[in-house]
Amino acid sequence: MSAETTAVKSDFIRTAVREDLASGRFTYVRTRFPPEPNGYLHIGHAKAMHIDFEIAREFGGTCNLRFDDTNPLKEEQEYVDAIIEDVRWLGYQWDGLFFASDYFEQLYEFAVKLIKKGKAYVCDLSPDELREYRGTLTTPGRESPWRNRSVEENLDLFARMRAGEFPEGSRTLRAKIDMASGNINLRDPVMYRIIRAPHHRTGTKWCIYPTYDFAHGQSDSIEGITHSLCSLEYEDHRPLYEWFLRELEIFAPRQIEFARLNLSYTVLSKRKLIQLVREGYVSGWDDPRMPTLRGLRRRGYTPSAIRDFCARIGVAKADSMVDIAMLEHSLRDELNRTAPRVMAVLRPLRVVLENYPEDKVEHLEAINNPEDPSAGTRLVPFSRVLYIEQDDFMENPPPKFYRLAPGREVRLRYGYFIRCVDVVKDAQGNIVELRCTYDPQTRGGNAPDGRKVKATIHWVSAAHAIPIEARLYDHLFTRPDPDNTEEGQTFLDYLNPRSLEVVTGFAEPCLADSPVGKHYQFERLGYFVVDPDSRPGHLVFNRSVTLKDAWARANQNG
RNA sequence: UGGGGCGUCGCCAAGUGGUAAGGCAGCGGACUUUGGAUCCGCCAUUCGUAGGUUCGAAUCCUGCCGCCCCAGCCA
Repeated sequence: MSAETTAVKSDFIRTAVREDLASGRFTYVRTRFPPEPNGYLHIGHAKAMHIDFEIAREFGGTCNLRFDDTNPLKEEQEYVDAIIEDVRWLGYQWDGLFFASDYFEQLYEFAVKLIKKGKAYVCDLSPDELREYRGTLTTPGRESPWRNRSVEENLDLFARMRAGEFPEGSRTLRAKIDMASGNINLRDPVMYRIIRAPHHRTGTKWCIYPTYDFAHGQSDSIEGITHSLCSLEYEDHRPLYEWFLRELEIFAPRQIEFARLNLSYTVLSKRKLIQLVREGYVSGWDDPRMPTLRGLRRRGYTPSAIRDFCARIGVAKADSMVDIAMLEHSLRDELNRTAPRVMAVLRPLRVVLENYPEDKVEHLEAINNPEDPSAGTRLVPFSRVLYIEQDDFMENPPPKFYRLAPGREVRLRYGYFIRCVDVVKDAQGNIVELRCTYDPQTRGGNAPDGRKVKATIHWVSAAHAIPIEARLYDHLFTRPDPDNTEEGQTFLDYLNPRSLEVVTGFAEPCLADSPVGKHYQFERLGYFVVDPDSRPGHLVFNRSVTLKDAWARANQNG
């Protein structure tokens, strides 16, 4: 059972929502997922969406998808389209699809209202002056010399700002609050700035744009959002969020902040993700090593596995770093139940069965998924020359190595017991072939005399196998916390040089017509998914996640 | 030396005055034609720390320590 359906949800947000409903502060629940269309969604957004959409659903409410598109310098339609696609892919159904830019006219009216109340003014300070006047963390700011303009003058100036009479950056509209506040967000924050750039939705209609602070809460209010759930860095903005709503005398949603996701062995900051793409450290936003939704999808992560992960990690206010092993667990948990098993050899070692007839071919029955009887069985061709995994043979095996070795007998899965009788090497001493014998009595994998073998290994018939390319991925970074850099280093110094290894192997013929996106378990190796780079006759598989491997673990720990 | 937050097992995370859930990871063992899966068991006398209140404190109070966020006309 997945955490998604069984977890008892009693986090601080749900507790607050419950209280708000009980107290009558709200009579319904409405949330919103508010991405800025300036980049691709990643696993951190999945956490946010899980919180926004699931809480709404649990309380019989709805969740809107609203783009926070108040900065035309950074936002693009391309991202809007990609985000919509990714939200859908993750499996979330929004109620309304909105844009902050839908509210520009209304927001302008709100600003006018504040000016009329004497709560906002047009300021002529330059960006540098504004910073200087703001003061510092420990010293109060100074009031702008333009702070006490008359309402009439402010109204006139603001209208002319909108009309495009002033150059970019020359003036701002500011809220008149408190330049001495310990909370810097309250030191007369900018509400509107002049930006002479076309907006992806409103075109050139506007040359003044509201800031996040002046747009977000009012957008929430307009949509009747009850709970505006966001990340911790907005905690300092809550007093401002509430100030605007109060001064505007409009419906006031409740903002609640939670800790954003940090995942070990990866980075989630937009800036760093962009750098990885732009500077070519990965192949693109959908590189299977990227924590983007598109990267995860291509890697073989399913929407339900990602949602299960989000349910498992919970939500709280403490900064934390979730072990990526949890994400991997959610994937394995699902794929173990659903992925058909198949045999593929990634690092082939040729095996010749000396006593197996030259031209004989048998078709052996194999179970498609032991976790799901309804998946049925298939026939796998077997013949004299096979490939097995190089790792499954050792000439001088250590005590705990159960697999094939000179003179030793193992079982070929769904096949026969075979015994290694000779090792063939090339001039350099590399093992190039194994000569083995098989026991005809053990067809299917059981010995009539009841003798046991210590290991079962996978194989493919050389004459029937199809070649495949397999891309073996590992963590993108070598350190659990690549953001935490040492003196003189950057996160790039911790990139894992072995995060991708490409090998060419062989798989049983039933894989031949696998569609892109099809998941398999390559027995004893891991879960793999068909990559879009696949072409007829050239299948490419991405390793989504390995199987847990007690042997590898024991070896690692010495 | 300003303001806002946070500190419960290696990693997440419940708990909101009545005597420390659960998950991940790990470690044993059973079973096994995947060294997978599954099953069983182990894994915080203790909740950053020092005091205080109380019959009783992770939960209340006080002090201290540590970590995170804020000085964009970004979101």
